[in-house]
Amino acid sequence: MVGIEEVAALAGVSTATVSRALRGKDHVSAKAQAKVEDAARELGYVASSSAATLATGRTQNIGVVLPRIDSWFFSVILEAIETKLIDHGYDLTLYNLSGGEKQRKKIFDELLLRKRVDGVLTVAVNPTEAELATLNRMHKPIVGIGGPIKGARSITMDDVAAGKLATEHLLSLGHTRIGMIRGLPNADEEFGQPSLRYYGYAEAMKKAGLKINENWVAECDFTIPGAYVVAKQLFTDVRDAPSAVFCASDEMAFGAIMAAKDLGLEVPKDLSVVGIDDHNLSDFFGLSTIAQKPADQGRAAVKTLLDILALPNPEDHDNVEDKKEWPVKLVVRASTAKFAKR
Amino acid sequence: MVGIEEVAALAGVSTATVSRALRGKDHVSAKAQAKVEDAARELGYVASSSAATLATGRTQNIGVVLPRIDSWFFSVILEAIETKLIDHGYDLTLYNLSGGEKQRKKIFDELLLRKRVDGVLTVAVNPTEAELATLNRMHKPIVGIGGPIKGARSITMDDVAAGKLATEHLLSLGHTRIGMIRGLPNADEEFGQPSLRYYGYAEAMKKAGLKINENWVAECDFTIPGAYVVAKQLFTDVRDAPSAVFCASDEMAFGAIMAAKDLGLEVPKDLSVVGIDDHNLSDFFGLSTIAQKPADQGRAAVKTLLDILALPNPEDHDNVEDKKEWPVKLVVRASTAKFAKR
DNA sequence: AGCCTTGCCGCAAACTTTTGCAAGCTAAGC
DNA sequence: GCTTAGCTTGCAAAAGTTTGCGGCAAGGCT
Repeated sequence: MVGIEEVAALAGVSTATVSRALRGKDHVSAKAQAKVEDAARELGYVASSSAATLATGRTQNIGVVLPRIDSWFFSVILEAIETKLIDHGYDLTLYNLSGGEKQRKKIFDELLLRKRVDGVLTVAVNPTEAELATLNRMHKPIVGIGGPIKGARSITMDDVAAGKLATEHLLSLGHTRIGMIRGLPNADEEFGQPSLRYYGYAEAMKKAGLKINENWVAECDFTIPGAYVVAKQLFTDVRDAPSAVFCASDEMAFGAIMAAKDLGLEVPKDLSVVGIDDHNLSDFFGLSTIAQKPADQGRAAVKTLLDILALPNPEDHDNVEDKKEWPVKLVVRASTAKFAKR
Repeated sequence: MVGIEEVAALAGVSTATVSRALRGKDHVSAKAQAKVEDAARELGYVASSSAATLATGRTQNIGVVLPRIDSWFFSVILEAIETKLIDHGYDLTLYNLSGGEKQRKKIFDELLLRKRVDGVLTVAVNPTEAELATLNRMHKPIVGIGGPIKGARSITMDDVAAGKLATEHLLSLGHTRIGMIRGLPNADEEFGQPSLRYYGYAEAMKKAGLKINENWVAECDFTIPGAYVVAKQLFTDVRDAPSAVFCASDEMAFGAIMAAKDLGLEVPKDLSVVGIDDHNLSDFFGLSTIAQKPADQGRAAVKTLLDILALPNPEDHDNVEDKKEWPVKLVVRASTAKFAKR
């Protein structure tokens, strides 16, 4: 393995100069600079990151913790984070919690503490008290997305506002018989409170002076098949079916649309459907939805974290400005239409 | 930051003993072992991985290179790899090529060379000559999944066999008017040769003495919307439409099924559809398909890589046994049925 | 009682880079 | 020509762990 000494020897300078030249931080004469660069290129030298870490205390590496990656939201966010990090010369080490309790424990108790990361990004994870304690024991900056982390700054979509906005869209189209397909309320998932979007729905309904018909509210997991099943149930009794349904996620909405089709209902003529996410298939399904732009969220979180890391002394960290509340935006497509009596 | 010296002082032993005790490798008396463990726990000590790396030359970290994560196949494989690696105390650093040429170059030219990984796993990446050269310059073991890497061992599904098996399933049901929705042949993607599955189809057709009707072969990207569009085209002319279609991926098959439904065709009565993947939604769609079990592939690749890493001297590496050809298996669900004249 | 073996432990070197400090050099100003 | 300022450079310490080697103690054997 070629080390810095070989480069120094070939370039005819000291290792100190090589280090300085290659990182472009300090003043090095143009001549020395060129000699070093040539030598490094010739030998194919790249500094060992572990030695550099030992000397500087910086790893140039960020840990990303998320509950799952096998799902649209997480994979999109992860991709955006990775790209932005690489842009800034950082590596990303992945800590995925989907492997069960044992894996989760190992990640928090061992892996994160190995002093291998400069900072941590958490996506929709709800740490326990003990986990929070180890996170803080790292003395590294933490930025959360989607699940508020106590003691760390975080970026979160306003789920209540999103639910309200979606419902108001349906109301504005003249619908009054509005149902909802929501997440399982007791599954107090990683995912934050799955009830928030329901609260938004309830709020909008109340504000419009409408009562919620409990028969029109169904619960299921955040998947297409899950929503398909409950949606079929919801729409079956034609005499007493909602004319519009708000789904807590786009994938649920896809399930609902497919269920409606299979029952012979036309969307949006017989049924309006709105979701939350702006999934990459939403365009295909013509789904009206509330966009939450996870890629932008990921990039914003990275920016915040990197800004913090650029500040040497911790007192300044609080001065880094960040976007706490993520804006929500209605995207209207073809799955919602004015209410028409049938 | 608490270091090994504090632990040694508290336990009343030398740092050497602390190191040995904590890693359980060498003989340490039970008493010393206990004292060290207590001290370490009390101080919350975890060894700095960069210092350990510097001393041992091992990083306990694996690099994973893949073209994208925002897609079923890759996210499933990545999750499986991560879980298995964590199980063995390894970290995973992610190198995702989806960020464009610049990002790709940076990954190969800089990031991978920083001596930060003990080995590399590539998933469906087709490195250029230059990239191959840098990969080899690392002098680290490489295991490939899905895209054969020159000079490294790899695990690949037999795409030709899969295409053949799928087609033969349709043939065995009495279909003769069999079409195919395949990937774009000129997109010589990361993804390996998208034509292999077509070759399997062609082979099976030929063996059955059937001619391929070029009107029944359509090309599109590997997505639901892409397949939906071409499928509609395919099925539109009822007088001359295939009675069965083989899709190069499950997502394409979903698109085809939805297109058929929208045209008023019933699957499988009017049209049989078979895919490749065994996507997690295939059950929901009732799709007959060829399972390729990416999670198992990922785990197998990790096992091979870890086996190699367990062998100190490189000459033995060739003795590590691995599974080169991945078995393919037909999963029959409700989207295929015996051919019936209409 | 002395010697040898065995098991445990500590010393100190090694891994590779960064960086504070001081010294050397050049050029400018008087 | 000499001083001084300013840039460039090298020396050597420092970062935190692992590990080969040698020492030491205890116990068994003759």
